[in-house]
Amino acid sequence: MSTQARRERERAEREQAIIAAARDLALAEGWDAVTTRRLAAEIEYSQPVLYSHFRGKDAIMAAVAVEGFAELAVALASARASATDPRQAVADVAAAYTTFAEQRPAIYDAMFTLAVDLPFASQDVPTDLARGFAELAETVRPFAGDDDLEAVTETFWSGLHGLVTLMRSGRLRRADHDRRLAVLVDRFSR
Amino acid sequence: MSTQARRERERAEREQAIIAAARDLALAEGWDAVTTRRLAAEIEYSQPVLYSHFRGKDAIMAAVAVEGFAELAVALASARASATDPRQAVADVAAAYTTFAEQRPAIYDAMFTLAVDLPFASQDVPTDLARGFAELAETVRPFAGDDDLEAVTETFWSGLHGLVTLMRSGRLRRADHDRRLAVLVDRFSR
DNA sequence: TCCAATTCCTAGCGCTGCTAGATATAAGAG
DNA sequence: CTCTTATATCTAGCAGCGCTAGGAATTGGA
Repeated sequence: MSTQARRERERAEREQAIIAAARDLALAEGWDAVTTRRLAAEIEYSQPVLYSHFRGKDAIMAAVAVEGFAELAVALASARASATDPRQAVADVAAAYTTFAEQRPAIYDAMFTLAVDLPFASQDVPTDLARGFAELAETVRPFAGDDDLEAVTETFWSGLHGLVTLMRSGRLRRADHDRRLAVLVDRFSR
Repeated sequence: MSTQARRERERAEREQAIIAAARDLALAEGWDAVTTRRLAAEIEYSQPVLYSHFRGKDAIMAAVAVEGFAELAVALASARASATDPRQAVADVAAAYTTFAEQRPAIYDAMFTLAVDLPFASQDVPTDLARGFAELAETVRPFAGDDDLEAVTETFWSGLHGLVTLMRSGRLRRADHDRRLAVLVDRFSR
């Protein structure tokens, strides 16, 4: 059945359109502006169609987050690959991480602050998330010393995450960001 | 006018009752469960009364956060005061911070992740928040070295905040918390 | 005792995520 | 080619949200 294949393809395209619309709208106006009605209007279908693709708004946000995990992994890998020495790699990866979060605040939120349960239940999230985590681990490995690598990586990650979130919620002055990042990098690369 | 004094007192008591109800409800069921209708029912007044005390739900959350800032400052000061040596002080203060956040997740959220603008516009927030920040600064001061103390403090704070938020959103296993905390403490106390 | 001012509540607006039931469209059988 | 069946989609609506206008009730002072 060729028609069935076509319909499945169209369905997949529509699903991608939903994710793209949610992503764009969230980046432009924040997640509060992403309502099911606006999404439906954007893809030129009625509201209930969304629910034939996703279980609810949270699942749509999770799908956007999944894309984000893949993007972040690429950004970190690129930063690490182009660094000249291990110490510089830590600095570059840290900078790449915070830059990613700064440039796509809504996506970063979907990945790490909102949508608690759903993304981790999906199949492909662990893969891409693990890829990004592995990049961080390889970056700090030369400086882990006697400490457990996983614990060091998670702590380094937490430092980056804290810097990003506190800055964007207005608790930390954006002007001093580089100085703080330098402190964190220094503490994890010696 | 004695009656006027009484009414003002009753008004203040009712305002405190609103904050307490919001705090209790948020701690018990999360901020999503704190609706203006439930709050009104809790204090046994109608909804619009809330708006004669606070500009809106955000302002009520901000009021809960303000109390939290004072509590956190006390907890950190207590931990620092009872520590035997500077290195132990870092460990104790860090543990006190994460314990505070773990035990009062909803309040911690109101303080540091939600209610972005309002609390910092108020008068008494900077005081209590600064007090907590000062405790952190004094704790890490012996280990700041040549680095700017404020930058080190903010970075240490970010590490704690990251550990707390990533753990509670399920991104970090709770079982490994102590190990991560030890890594963070080690990196900021040598 | 009456009036004025304050306090408070009822009712409702526009919005949200989500869904049941009806309708239009397409596919397969005779 | 027509009719029936199945699928895809929409219209309309529910319950809940934060918030507010306008009227009712209570209170204090003359």
